[in-house]
Amino acid sequence: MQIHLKDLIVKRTEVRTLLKRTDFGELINVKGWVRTKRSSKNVAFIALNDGSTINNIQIVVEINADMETLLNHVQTGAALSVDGILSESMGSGQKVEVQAQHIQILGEANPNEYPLQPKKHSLEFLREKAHLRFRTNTFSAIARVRHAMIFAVHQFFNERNFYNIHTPIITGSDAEGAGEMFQVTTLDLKNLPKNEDGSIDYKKDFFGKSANLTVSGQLEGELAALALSKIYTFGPTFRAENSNTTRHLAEFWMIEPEMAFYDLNDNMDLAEEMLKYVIQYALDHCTDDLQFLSKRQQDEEKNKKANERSMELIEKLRFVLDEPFVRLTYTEAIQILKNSKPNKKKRFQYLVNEWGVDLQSEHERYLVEKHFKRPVILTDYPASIKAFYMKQNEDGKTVRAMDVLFPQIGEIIGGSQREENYDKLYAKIKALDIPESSMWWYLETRKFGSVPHSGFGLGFERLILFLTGMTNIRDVIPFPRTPLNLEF
RNA sequence: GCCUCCAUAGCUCAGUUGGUUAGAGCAUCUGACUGUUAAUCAGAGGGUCCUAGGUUCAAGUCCUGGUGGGGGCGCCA
Repeated sequence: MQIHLKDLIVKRTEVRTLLKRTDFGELINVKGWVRTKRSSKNVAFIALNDGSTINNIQIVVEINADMETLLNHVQTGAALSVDGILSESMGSGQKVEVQAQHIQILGEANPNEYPLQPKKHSLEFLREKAHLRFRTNTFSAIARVRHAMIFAVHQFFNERNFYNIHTPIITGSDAEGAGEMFQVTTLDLKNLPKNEDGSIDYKKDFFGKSANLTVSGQLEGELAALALSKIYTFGPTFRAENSNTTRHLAEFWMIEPEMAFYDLNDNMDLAEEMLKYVIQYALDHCTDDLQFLSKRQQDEEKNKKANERSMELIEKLRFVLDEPFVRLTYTEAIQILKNSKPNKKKRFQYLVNEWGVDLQSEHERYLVEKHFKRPVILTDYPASIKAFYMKQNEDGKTVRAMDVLFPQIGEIIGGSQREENYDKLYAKIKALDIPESSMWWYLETRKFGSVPHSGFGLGFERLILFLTGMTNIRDVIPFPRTPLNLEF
């Protein structure tokens, strides 16, 4: 009988798979990074993690002379390949472990230089070590939850016959109306071609006109919806606003469904159904990670007063699933705010005293966290504080807008029924001095076969904030882009 | 963009009205320990007190500028 070398090499099994196995006595191979090592005279324990799950597999090493030298190089953060026997654990912390027979060090991690130690690190510290923070429990848990949510979003829409559309990242339209844009150019900034009047000659630029990164795929999304009925986009979005908050990024991911034949109520139904669907998906598929994140949050808040602490994470997610979102108009919200205690006692920084003012985040938080104590959808805002494309109501004052407000993070969704009437839309564009030349194609959809339609934008990172209990949006995207921050 | 707070050991932080040689926990290293769970116990090493000026007999501590970071507000998703 011939024995080939390849028959002796056992294929790698991921930790999440190993932890579920019960065929003890089998030869296995596992690869991963060392989280901690504990050693006594005759035996050492290595907690190994490969990112496939938040849980580690325990490697048990019987110490002999060879192993002792090798164990000196098994430092926190080192990468190992371990061959051994899958065993039922004698210890109390886990059911499955690996009795090591052979350990290969794939990559060392010098403890004098490796910044991650088996202890708590601050989120601020880890933000400055963004290249290594995936290796922590918190950030690997967030990455897995984030993946699950990407998948759940696509599944939700796919199950409902929505088509995913890739809208452009580079746009020639400078009138998307959602904020400051990043310019895209191949012109030599040290030697710009000029027109006779001194302005920049964009005819010499790559596209022959000025170009920007998209601030929204909505306008293009509408074009697709007015043929395919139900579409959604899920892509990167860029805002050059100088925003310095825990809930703004210069580069973020946005989900934008757009539906023909949907009015504002259909739109709200879809938004609520979608949020509940993905939250349920997280509860069903991310149990271990959510439990870890819940503990992390409670630990973080243990020094807070009891009444300032957040609701337990999983309880909070269930609560959102169980309760219908409150729906009310802007006008009704103003009434509630006018008569609210903090308004009467002048505790609001911005007092609410007249119809037409934009709501501040303190007002939104009061409605969600104090008054209704659950997610709120506000509708029918004054036209003057909303975008040009929103459907105008008969009252001549308000538009069919909706904002979905969540506790702590505020606006998670902004959307509206769109103005499908050509004359009304045209008049609005003229009134706001939006150049018709950049909007002609958008306007044409209202000329030919125009129908009522609606859509919204969901800030993906804000959703992840809510699901993970994290408080800074820079911690729920692997490589955050914010003003003066572009290190990784 | 506006307003605020912070910067002391690898990490998290303490450091009194300005006053002798700047401390603790964890991490690291050495030793002990027959199965540990961020192991435990004993010991050791480790500091440009962010930076540049200034005030003072004397500055980690007070003042000014700079740099880096946190939080709040605005813009929004």
